[in-house]
Amino acid sequence: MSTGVNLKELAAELKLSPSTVSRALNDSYEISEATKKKVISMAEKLNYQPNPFARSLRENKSKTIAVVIPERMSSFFSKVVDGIEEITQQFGYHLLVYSTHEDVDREKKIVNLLMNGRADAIIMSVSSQTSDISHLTRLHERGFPLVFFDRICSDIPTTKFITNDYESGFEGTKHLIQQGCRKIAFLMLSKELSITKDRYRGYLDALKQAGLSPEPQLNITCCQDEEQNIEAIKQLLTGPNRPDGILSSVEKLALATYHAVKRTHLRIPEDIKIISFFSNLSIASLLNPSLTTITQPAFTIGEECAKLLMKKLTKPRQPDLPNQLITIPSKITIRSSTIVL
Amino acid sequence: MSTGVNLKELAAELKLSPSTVSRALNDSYEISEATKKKVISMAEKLNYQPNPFARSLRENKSKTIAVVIPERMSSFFSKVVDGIEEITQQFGYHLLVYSTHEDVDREKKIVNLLMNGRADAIIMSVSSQTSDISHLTRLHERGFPLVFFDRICSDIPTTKFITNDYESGFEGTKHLIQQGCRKIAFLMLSKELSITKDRYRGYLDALKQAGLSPEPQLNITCCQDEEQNIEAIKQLLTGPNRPDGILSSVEKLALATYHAVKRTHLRIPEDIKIISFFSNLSIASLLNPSLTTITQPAFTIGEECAKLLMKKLTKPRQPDLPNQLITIPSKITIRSSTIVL
DNA sequence: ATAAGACATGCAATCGTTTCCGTAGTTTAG
DNA sequence: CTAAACTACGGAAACGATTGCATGTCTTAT
Repeated sequence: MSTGVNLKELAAELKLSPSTVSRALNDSYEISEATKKKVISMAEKLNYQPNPFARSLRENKSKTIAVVIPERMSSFFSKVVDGIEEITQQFGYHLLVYSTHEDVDREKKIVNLLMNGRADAIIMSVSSQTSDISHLTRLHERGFPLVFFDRICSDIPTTKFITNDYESGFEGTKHLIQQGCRKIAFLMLSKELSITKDRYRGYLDALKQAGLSPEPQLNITCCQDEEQNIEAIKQLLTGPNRPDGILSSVEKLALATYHAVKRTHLRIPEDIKIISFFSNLSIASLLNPSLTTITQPAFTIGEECAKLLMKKLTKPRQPDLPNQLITIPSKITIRSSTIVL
Repeated sequence: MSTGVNLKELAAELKLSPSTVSRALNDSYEISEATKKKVISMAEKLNYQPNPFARSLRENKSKTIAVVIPERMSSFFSKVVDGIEEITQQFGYHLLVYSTHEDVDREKKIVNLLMNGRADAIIMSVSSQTSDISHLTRLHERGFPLVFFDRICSDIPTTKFITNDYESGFEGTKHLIQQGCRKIAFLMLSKELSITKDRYRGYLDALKQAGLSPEPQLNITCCQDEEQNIEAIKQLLTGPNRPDGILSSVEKLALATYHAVKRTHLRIPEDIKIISFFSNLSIASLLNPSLTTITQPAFTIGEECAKLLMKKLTKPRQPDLPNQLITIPSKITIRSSTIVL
């Protein structure tokens, strides 16, 4: 297959020993400048590419990071991965990307496969079904570098990158209240998710501050089937206890809401106002009416995850990843879905 | 780091030689059922995980496929990768995913890095700036398994998976003509792209069939900057030679068109009709008005690429990938952007 | 003139598998 | 009863890189 020259052949060509050539290519002080030059030029000429597996085996590192996300069709996760790649690529690291499809069993399989050292670290956001986290604690206890972002596991003492979920939930709700909403629904993927909990706390506190009481019927837990979600939201909108505002905690549920509204006679924002965590600004402004968004700094989150790991992995004796929660704020952009002109 | 037991330790524990243990785990006929059972249960007990690099080094295969796409924030490419993963995962293969960000220099770097055997094969869609394909021919000439999809290199004799670009371009244009369009613009990313050429041919032939003559000013080549694209399209829409129909050859340009239209007084579909290659059905039907789409079978394309490769890579003596163009048809879904009620 | 140090290079072990080859012990054929 | 053929396993080489140690040559100081 990839039958380029190897170190031994290169050395033979140069009439040097493999060790000398290796050292020359790795710029060792033990090798004279003259031989280094010769070696390097010959390596270029023969297009020598070191075998990554031989190297990985010897050095016990793969120069590979695994990224585990719940889904690919999401502008948030796409941007995070872009951010990660932007940094890791500069360090010559490669990215194994896995999607769990929000399925905890797939997540477990993936994580277990990763324990054999194929990757030097994992950056992940857990699936919405993940409640048993034994697969993750095991990984972490073995000293495997693990970084969470967005949907984190608080119980695992490592570094996590999130946005200001609580504040954003609070401010988003407050904004709806300021626009006159009194009955605000909260849309979520799963009650277990860290982002759900934090955003929901913000939502509750904003209600409380405004003297509004939360109503359990206004909380909708959605599933993986878009059609089902749309129908559930439609039921809510056409039911006896119709909300006048909606805070959607994830992108896809905002889209489901727009679909649901289309199936009713309701108007946005006159009858129902909508705000959502949302990362695709282009789409947000194209929706009809344009969607008021809480924009997460997806790309930056990815970059920060990667920067931290690169620091740990490329420098010699680095400490374990600290048990730390790093918050990068979101930005609320008010558009037409919450403003009656 | 990932300090599990290795084969030698496992063998010592069992008082067997490493070779026997290896054979037992690989279900060799040379090993008695009794020892196989013992070995397997001990391996389970000690949670033995073979070192992937040692194995890769020895077997000269990595059980890894590289996927190279122009961008991650695209429902088409996301779905293709999902399709690929669906298949490869069943065979225990891993996915290295790279984005070129439509940059041919990044593409070259990635491809060159991949030549060292880190992956057993590459599945790719070339960047819009790729005209010099020497990096790809070199790869292919070395016998590296290479599969193209969507944006292909016709000059490289390997298997390529596309949709029926010509027919879809033809039918899409024909649909616009049937709806009364006489001046139809064609939006593309780059003239060099295979998809542009084929879809454009379909467009031209449909015009010809209807007795319409193509106008060069109605072809817009877009760039990577969304704002610039929007302005260019707006110029077209507000200029003296305004089209009454638009065929967009890629998803992102349909969105840019909607943005552009929003900046004018024009109405869709009354003043301007729009049809686009588009993979995000949920978004297409939410746009205002909903977008008539040519939906590419993204997931299936990914699956087919992966199936072909799995067949080649997992069976013993497989021939080279045939020089073959496999077409999986798109489906046109008519929505409001082309229909005046 | 000789010992000591610096410099440049080679030998061989190592990483963890797989697999070729060899060899005891047992069964089968002639 | 002996030769041939199996069966079940062990020893050791190989994959391709890195690196500790050894070695040889050349300066330089005493």
